Amino acid sequence: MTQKQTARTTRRKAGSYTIHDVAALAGVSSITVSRYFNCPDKVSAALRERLREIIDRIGYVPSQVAGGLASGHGRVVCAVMQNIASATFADLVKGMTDELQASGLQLLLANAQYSQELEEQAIRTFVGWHPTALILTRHDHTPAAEAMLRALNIPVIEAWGLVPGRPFHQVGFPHIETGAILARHFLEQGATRIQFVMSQTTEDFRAKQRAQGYADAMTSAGIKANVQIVPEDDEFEAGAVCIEGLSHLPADSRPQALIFANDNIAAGAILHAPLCNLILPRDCAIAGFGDAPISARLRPALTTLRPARYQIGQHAARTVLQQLTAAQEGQDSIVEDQLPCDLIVRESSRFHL
Amino acid sequence: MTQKQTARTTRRKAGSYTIHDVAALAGVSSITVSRYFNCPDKVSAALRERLREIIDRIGYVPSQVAGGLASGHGRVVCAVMQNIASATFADLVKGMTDELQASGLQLLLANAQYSQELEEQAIRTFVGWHPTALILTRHDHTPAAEAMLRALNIPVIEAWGLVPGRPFHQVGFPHIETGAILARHFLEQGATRIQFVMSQTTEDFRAKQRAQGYADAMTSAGIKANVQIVPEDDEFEAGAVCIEGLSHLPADSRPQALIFANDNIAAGAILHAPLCNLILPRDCAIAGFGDAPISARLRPALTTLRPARYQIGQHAARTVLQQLTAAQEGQDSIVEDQLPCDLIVRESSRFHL
DNA sequence: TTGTAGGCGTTATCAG
DNA sequence: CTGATAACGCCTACAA
Repeated sequence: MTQKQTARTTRRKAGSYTIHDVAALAGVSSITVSRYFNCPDKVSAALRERLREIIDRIGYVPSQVAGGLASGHGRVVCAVMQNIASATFADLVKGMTDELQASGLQLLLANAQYSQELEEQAIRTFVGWHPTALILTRHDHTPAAEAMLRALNIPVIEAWGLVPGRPFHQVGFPHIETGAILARHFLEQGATRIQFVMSQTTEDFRAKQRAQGYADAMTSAGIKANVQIVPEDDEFEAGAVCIEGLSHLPADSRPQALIFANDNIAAGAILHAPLCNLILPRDCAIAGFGDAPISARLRPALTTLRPARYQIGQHAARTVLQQLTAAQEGQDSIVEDQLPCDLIVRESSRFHL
Repeated sequence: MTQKQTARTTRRKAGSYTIHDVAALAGVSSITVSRYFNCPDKVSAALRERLREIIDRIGYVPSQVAGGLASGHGRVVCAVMQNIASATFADLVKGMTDELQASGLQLLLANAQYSQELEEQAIRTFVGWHPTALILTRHDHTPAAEAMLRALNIPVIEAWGLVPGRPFHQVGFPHIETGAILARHFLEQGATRIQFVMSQTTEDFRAKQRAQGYADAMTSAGIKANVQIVPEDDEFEAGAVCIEGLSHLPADSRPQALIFANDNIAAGAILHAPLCNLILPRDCAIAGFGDAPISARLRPALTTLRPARYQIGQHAARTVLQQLTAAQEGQDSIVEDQLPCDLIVRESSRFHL
């Protein structure tokens, strides 16, 4: 023991090496070992080699916890997702971790299930971790959350949506616009009876934004918007119920085109259509949102919007890294980065007059 | 400032309160504030109320970093996933976070993409966080990883798979058995020409285990196993290609049943079958694995196995918590918790002689 | 290039 | 029930 031994038992955990152990083994001071990790070029090559050997041999790993405390900035990036289990957020998370991996930052995740209150709670928890940056996936926070964000004084990124005029960096695309894109896709083909369909349990508030965008586009075209909410829990079932109901209507009052809140509901409709003697898109044209893997395989193949999920996650993380270096240089510009959400036109939306 | 001020500038971060600030405001010592958080029942009710008011007012949040350092155990549970972006692992993660949330433990995630080397690297990174527990999703680690796990001396849970005789806790189900279940499902219906189909790019080593289970069951029945590997990147496409090739074979040499490595490949086959004039399951019975949301909606609806994804994540996290209390009481029993992976029989596997 | 002193914010230990 | 003191393992600031 190199340390001054007090009368009481030391709290040192057995079996775990510290920077001091490495230093002692190498016959140098501990700060030199610290430099070996943080700025290797300030350590002589010979010593570097010796340290490397020792560290490898005993399997020393620096404590992120101690380092974070001492330096004042833990090497963590915290992200609050809205639905961890969904494919959308899974892709986002993968983009983030892939990008963060190289920089030695760890991603801390929380799940808010589309709830503002849960988001606030998650942010509060994260504050205790002194994160390097925060990634959120909505832009409407509780006042308390908003206050915390300002007080934190770290880069905050709002990913997925894109709303102008926010005080934080935005990476994503405008969801309200996506509803309009689909509406116009059908309007331009000459359709007039275009309906927007969502399931009752769609927690995703983004679906409502798309409905709004759809409604705006319809109104602009001088046509009354028509949003249907199907009272079903299961999304596929909701699509099936919707198409079933539609099959009972006379052809001339039936919607010519349906815009579904997402691809799952649309898939439910497409898969169920043959069972109620509807031929799609002849009897009704269809579009979805999200470009699920199955969408291109359905018959008819589903027209949909393809958000750059992975890229948004990746870009959000990259923005975090950029902000960190920019902050050192005193820069602080708010950026809105729009990433693509492309219209993928397939057979299902080939509208027939 | 209550602290002895040295000549040099203090490193204290502006804008962030510490436990000492709270203590000063309340006119008590900081350890009392610490106790307010960690063992409230050791603080008088009156004081508790006063502290609560102050903490709420200034918005103090204890530093997890400092606490972790002082107590020797950070309040983090680390988990290494094999494919963060997949629905399977997304569900596992959700189960874990939901369960961990109440206990104040944070989940730290890493992605290993089915690679042993990446897993080792992730574990190494996690060691620096002094995790409370580690959750892994495979049981075959590199020797170096295995050594770290032993040295760590914390609860290690291996989730998803279930292999007897491991030195760590297991939560999941035996994957090799699932292949056998499907094989027997067809054997019992009198089929003899049963093929197992996987796509070339199936990184998931678990698919190979299922193939093995299938092969064993076939051999036991005195029938030669037949594993086909379709050289396609896209899983849906692989299924389509498989069924297409099959449609060119004469009916009496064609497999009577196909077991697909997962539901995606099976869905590709089912969706493509009508395009090559095959009627399923008449011309070929089909089964998958994973019970994707779409599987029940396909026509014919897909027979598959339903692993308790969310529950496995939840149970793994719960086991962590149990281990933590058990460790205090000196217990240390290795448990193998089998969670269900049920055979869901639907139309697609109704075998016709 | 290397070292010394001290503090980061919290908790364990021992004492009242 | 409350408090004083000394760590926890590392890093910043300053010095050589």
